[in-house]
Amino acid sequence: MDPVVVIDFETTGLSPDMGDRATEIAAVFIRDGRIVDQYQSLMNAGVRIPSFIEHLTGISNAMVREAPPASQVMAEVADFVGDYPLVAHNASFDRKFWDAELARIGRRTPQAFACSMLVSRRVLPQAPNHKLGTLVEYAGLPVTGRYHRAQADAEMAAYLTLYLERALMERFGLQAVSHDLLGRIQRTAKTQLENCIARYGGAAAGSG
DNA sequence: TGCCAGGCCCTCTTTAGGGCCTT
Repeated sequence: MDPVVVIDFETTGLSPDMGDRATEIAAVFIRDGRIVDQYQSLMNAGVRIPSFIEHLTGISNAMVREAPPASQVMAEVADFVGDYPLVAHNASFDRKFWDAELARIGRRTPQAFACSMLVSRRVLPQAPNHKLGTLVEYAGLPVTGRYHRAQADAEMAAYLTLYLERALMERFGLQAVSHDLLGRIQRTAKTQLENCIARYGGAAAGSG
């Protein structure tokens, strides 16, 4: 696969439009089928974390109070990501916070997002469900830490992305799976996966 | 511990409703 960065946010809730903010981010750089670099940091956005979220993630208000400001962390992670395309599990969620937090510091990143959840629905329709933890267990991938912490979730989403890449290569005889092909797969109706690969898989092979 | 959002997807659909997934 062409180099991509897998990101994962922990936040105070589900929607930046409702005032929710990021509390932690991790970014995992994958190249040539393996993780080659990582960035992770808690961040202080100056908002209170609901107790439910504290229990869910293990990220407390005390931890975030001592973290660097969100503006600093987002600038650092944006520099880390650069122009590389992004992957996230349920990317619509992470994209909302990525765009909202970067907008707060006057930055934007135009690169494409691919979604490991939507791709897994196409490639692994037989999985019990398509939650990250379920897919990690289903595929026999390493549990790299506590679920709902950014570093662990980003690493596991990265391993899942590599697993999906290998599954597509073996199933369809592809030489490579580009980020663009992942995007096409996630937008393809589930009955049209073969047609999508036939149309775009060849162009992807050897391009990444 | 979730009542909050929103994009995507499926079907008992398309003039709609509801489940999945993320925190």
